[in-house]
Order: sequence, then structure tokens, then C-alpha cells
Amino acid sequence: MLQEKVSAVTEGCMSRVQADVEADLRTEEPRLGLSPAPTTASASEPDQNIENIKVVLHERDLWKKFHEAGTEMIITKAGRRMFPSYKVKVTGMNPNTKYILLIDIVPADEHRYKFCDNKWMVAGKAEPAMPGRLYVHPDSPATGAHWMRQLVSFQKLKLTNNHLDPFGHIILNSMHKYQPRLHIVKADENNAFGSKNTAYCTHVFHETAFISVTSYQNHKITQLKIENNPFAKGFRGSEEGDLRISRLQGKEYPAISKNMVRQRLISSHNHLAGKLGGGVLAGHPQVLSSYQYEPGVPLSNSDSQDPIPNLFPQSRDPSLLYHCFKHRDNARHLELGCKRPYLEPSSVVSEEHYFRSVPSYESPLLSHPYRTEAFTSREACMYGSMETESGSAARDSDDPTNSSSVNCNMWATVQSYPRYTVEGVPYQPFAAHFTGTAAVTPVVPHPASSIASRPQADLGIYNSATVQRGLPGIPPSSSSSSFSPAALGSRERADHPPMYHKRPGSPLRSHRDFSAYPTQGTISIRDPSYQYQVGLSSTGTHWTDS
DNA sequence: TCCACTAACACCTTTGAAACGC
DNA sequence: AGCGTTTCAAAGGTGTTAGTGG
Repeated sequence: MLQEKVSAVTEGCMSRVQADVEADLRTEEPRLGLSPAPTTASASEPDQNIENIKVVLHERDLWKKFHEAGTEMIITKAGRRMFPSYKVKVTGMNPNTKYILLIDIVPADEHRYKFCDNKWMVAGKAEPAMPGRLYVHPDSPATGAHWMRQLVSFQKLKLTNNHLDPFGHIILNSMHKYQPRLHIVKADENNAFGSKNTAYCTHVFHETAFISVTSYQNHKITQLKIENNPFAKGFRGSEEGDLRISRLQGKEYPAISKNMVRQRLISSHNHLAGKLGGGVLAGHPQVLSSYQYEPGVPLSNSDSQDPIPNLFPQSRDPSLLYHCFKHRDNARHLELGCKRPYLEPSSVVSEEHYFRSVPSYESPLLSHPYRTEAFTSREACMYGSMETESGSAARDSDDPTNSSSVNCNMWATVQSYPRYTVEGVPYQPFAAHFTGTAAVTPVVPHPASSIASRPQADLGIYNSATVQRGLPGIPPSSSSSSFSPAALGSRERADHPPMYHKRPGSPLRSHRDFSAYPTQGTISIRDPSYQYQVGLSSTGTHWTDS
């Protein structure tokens, strides 16, 4: 029933459906052990609820090309942009409401990969997840009108493999598969999120998944990048006298011109399509399931050397996963949601996968106050985030005294596959981080300076996050903390770089508060209810706008 | 020996300030 | 003086390649 309703939502019948679903959830709440939904529906914008927001991936065809070949993204110590860059077209926002748009990148599975025989293969268990960081769009917060006016580009987002990265780039492990996620957060009255009445929705485009590498493995990807990335134009060969020909001669792969590349790609696409249609994937259901998070299908491959015919199998088309919910500080207020998440191709209209569920635990993102006033410089902000350390915290969120304790650290950069342990792995106490060349003077002008070279202990960042079973919880110590870039004060913002780090006397929260704690959870990675419910509150969410 | 990784490199686009014209 | 366009150099984004280290 809920599936039908969600589908209806994508067809533009949101308001009525919402009311229905809300009613459904009210009736189901007792089964969840949730408090009765209070009459909180302030619904100031009944026709512009956040769940009405639709997001379309820009250059989806290009993304698909890469996806079919097995997208690789270079990660470097200094940080590397993604290509294709993540750009979206957003509709359905309330033109007058302020939103914050941000991206995080979560592990797509629990494997480490290697490229053998022109194929990606599982090479073992994944490394402990890196500190989860969020990339907040530099325009945030901005009105819906602003976001809808033009493409929203995250092209300045950078990826790094430097675990101590001081720039706020998103930290990834090489040879691992990742899935970017877009979050749209409704800014609260303070242009922040994480306080009361914060709503957000998450959009996941399967075709944006990628494997991080330090150098390209698949020549097809290299050619696609060269062909499509203007910055790589220098490596494009002319029809004749191809510069690359001379360079590439003697190498394993033949030199090819533009047209040859195109032809190759076309043929390879056909080949891939043929494989897909011919049941290649059927022989490797684990691959498909691991990518699409199919419930109940074994993900892990006991034989780590099993080849993966197609690392990025065609995701369902439409390919957008979507979940949307409303968080309320008062954890008792659950009015609507789905008891179980599901994946289902949505209507033709939306071309999206629509995912909607009852939050399973307090949203780290939303429960931790975040003020965007500090973004006056319009610089992108990167957030350290962490998984919760205790599954109990989520349940504790029912407690009003604890609801405010849920903080940004536990927000959605919760790993998709939270089985990793980070014990003994020092993580940078990454706080809110403004990237770019803001008007403020960087505390750490360049990587070689203080923070980058400073022992982490000096920063008070040693992390001993423990592995917990169950849903991530909330570190008790962080419960009373409230992170806010604005709290830095004007002097702080004016005199220091667009990044914050722990130091004595600093109003900033400790690393526990800001850094992502890739904690090891024991939730089954096959449990789709976890895959995309991160950040959802089991007790404090509902669908109504306020 | 293999492989992941790094840094330097050449080539290119992007960006923004200065110059210029109306 | 104000505005729009053009020019140009600096900054920064590419993949390549040789070298390093585990």
C-alpha cells in the first residue's frame, strides 16, 4: 500500500498521498513502539513540502556511459575533482524557503577491489571507512527559487586519500567503491539545520557510484575522461598526427584517435548491454545486489577472487533512490513514514527510484545544530561527521533530553556498510570546513603547514570509536554539545581559514563531535532498511512541514 | 617482481582583473 | 562615470610518466 502511495507521490499527488501515509503511520506507530504523533503539523507550506522536491541528475547520459564502463575517480593527496561532476536540477522547492544542499559519499559495499584482466574484482575486505565528510554547496543556504533557477553544481567537490586532509575534501580509500548522495535540508529559522523542525531528503543516483583509484585502471574510463573533460583536452588526439599515438605506442593498449575511441565505446557499450541482457549478471547476483542493495540477497562474495563481469550493472531505470523525512527535535513526534523501506521503480514521470521510510534513528545530521550563517563567504563547507557509537542512542532519542544530543557527527555519512572498525586509526578532528579561497585567512595555508604536519594528538583527535552492534548510537559525551560554525564568532571567522579544528579553548566541539566515526556496526549490509535510512529518526520524524 | 601510490610535468580551461570602447 | 566587451596572465584541473616503497 505504501508503495502505491509513494509511487503516487512521484506522480504529483503528493499532498493527498502524504495525508494518507501520515494516517498509515499513525496507525503503525504502536508497532514501532513510538510515541503517538502529536499534533505538530504546522505545515506552513502544505504544497511545498520537502518530499515534493524532485532532483534530476544533470548529464545523466554521460554518467551512464561511465557507469557502464565502471566509473573510476582519481583521488590524490591534494584532492581531485570528480568527473563527471555532480550537477543536479532541482524542482519542487518552495521558492521562499531556504534550503541547504550537501553531498556525502558513502561506501557502496564492504569490499576492496583490484583491476585484473580488464575487470574489477573483489580483492578483499574493505579498509576502515574514512572520516565521513559532507560537502555543503557553497550557496547554502539559499531559497528554493535560487536552487531551482539553475543547475546546482558540486563540481568543486574534491576527493582525497589523505586521511589527515586539512582542506575538508572528502576522504576515501583507494580501490573501494563509493556512492555519492545528495541531501536537501530545509534550513531552520537560523539558516541552520540540526535544530528543531528540520526536514531533509536524500537522493541517490546509482550511476554516480564509482571506484576510487590513485591512477586509472580501466582504459575505457581514461578515454571517456579525456573525451569529455575539457581539462583533459590536451590528451585528445587529432584525427591524424595524434599526439597520443606516439606516446602510447609501445604500451599495452593501442593508440586510438577520437573516432576510434568513440567506436570502441559504442561497441563496448553494446557488448556490455549484451552481457547485461544476456544474463551475465544473473550469474553474479551478488554483484547486482551489492550495488542495488537488494534485500535478502547475499552481498558478500566468499570467493574474493571472483571476477565481476560488470562492476556497475545497470541500475534500475529510473535510478534514483530517494528517501525523505521530516525530523523533529521532539522525538515523540512521528506522524508519517513507511514502516519498511523499499525500492521500486517509480513512475515514468519522475524517473526516480523512490525510497521512503520511517526513520530508524535520530538523524545525526539534523539533530546536530548547524548554522549556515557562517557561510556568508559562500564557501563550500565540509563537515566531518561520524557514525553513532551506540545503537542505544538511537533509541534514546525518544528521550527529549537526548534528542538534542544527537549531533551532526552521526549524520548521514554513516557508512552504508558500517562494519568497519576504526580502532587505532587516528582520525582528524574535522569540524566544519570551508573549502576554497574564502575571504578568511586560512589557519593552515597549505598542506605543508601546521595542521597537515601536526601530530593528530596535538589536535586532540585520536579516535577510539568502538564497534557497536546494531544501529549507530549517540556518544553520550556529545549529547550536550552543539556545533555551530556561527558559534565561532566573527573574529574567529574573520581571522582564520575556512576550516575549524580543535584547539584548547576553542568553542569548537571535539573530534568526537565533528569527525566521522566509521564505526563498525553489525547491521546486515543486506538490510536495505539500513542502507538508506541513515539519519532517520525512529522517534522524531514525520512528514509535515513546519 | 608486482602493485599501489606520489610528484613532476606538459597541456589545457577557467577565472578574474585590467584595458578598452561606447 | 557607468557599463559591457575584450584581452591576457595567473591559477588551477587534466592524464601521463617515472620513480618509490611496501
